[in-house]
Amino acid sequence: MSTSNDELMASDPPVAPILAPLCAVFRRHLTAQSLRYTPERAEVLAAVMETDGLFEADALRDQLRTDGKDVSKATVYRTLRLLQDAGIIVPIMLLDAKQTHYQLAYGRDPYDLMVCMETGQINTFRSAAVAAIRDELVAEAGWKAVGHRFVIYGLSPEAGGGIPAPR
Amino acid sequence: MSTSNDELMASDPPVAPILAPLCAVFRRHLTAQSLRYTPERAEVLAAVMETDGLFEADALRDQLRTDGKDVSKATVYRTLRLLQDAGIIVPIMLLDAKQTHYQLAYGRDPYDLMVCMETGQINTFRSAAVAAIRDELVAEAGWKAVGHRFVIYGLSPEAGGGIPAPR
DNA sequence: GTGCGTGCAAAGACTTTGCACGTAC
DNA sequence: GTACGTGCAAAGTCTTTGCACGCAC
Repeated sequence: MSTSNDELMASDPPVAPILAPLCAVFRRHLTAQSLRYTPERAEVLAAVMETDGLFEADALRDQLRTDGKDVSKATVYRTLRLLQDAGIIVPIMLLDAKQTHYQLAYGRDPYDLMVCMETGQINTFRSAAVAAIRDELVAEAGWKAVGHRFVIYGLSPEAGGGIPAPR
Repeated sequence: MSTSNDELMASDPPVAPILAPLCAVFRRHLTAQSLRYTPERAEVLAAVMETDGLFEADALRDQLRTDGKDVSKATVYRTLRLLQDAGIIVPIMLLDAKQTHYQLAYGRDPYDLMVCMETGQINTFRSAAVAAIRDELVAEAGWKAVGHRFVIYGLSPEAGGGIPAPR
């Protein structure tokens, strides 16, 4: 359902290279609180890593099942909570979505999104300009920034967007 | 629960001045589809206009009750849907919120938000820079922008944000 | 042996829908 | 008189929680 657009991410390392340490990050987080790195938790994390960085809880569970790993709904949700606590993923609510979407974050800002309102296609990208504006706005208000969510709703070329038809 | 920050909106007309035409907009939208402008719908719209531009369905219903107007849950939700269709409000999902929040939109971009992760305080603002970046990013990708949601998560001065404590 | 983890089922929270009755055109 | 609107209650979704059993340290 969601797709990444390599074009837009060209200047940014793709998700894969940063995944290797995630296991370790997660394990450290768990250990620090006397929690255990169980097979189920490892499988959920692995499934998260197989996504393109944006996913939903039930889709993740389906993927686990497809891979022959059957983890209960409750454990999936509980593990996603732990991954949030560890800063590995962040929840994101998309317009009109009933389900919570999650993004890989791993200690840095999550990707910004461009969602096609017709096809549901999702582009992920990251823009230094967005972060710069965020910091500026927050400073103006006397706040401190922790993070942000930037979702652009629009029409992809396939859905009638594309090169703006002159009118 | 939510508050507007006048400071941040100083250069932008407050919400009030644009409300007068909303009734008309809504009525036109309803008429165009052979729907009726009923007392309940008028009351829901009035309650929406009394908000600071960001609200939840059940809070709206509570406000209606306080005002002596008792509109059923179902009608509130159904009317909010109509208001969305009319382009008067847009739904917005905030991080970790279970309820859908709505914003007054009225044919233009909704306010961007700054949410305090400690106190839940919400500042609304609008930034030309955000819109400019959005349009630029969309153009780059060959898409067409319809709208966006920009939510900054941070800490308000009261919550330990404020002038960044030197460390 | 204590305590954390899992699965299942039930509970919760928000939103939508079915239905009968009422009201506007 | 037909069609739209409302309220109530029930149904639906997604997510969380209670509980008993099992496994890790």
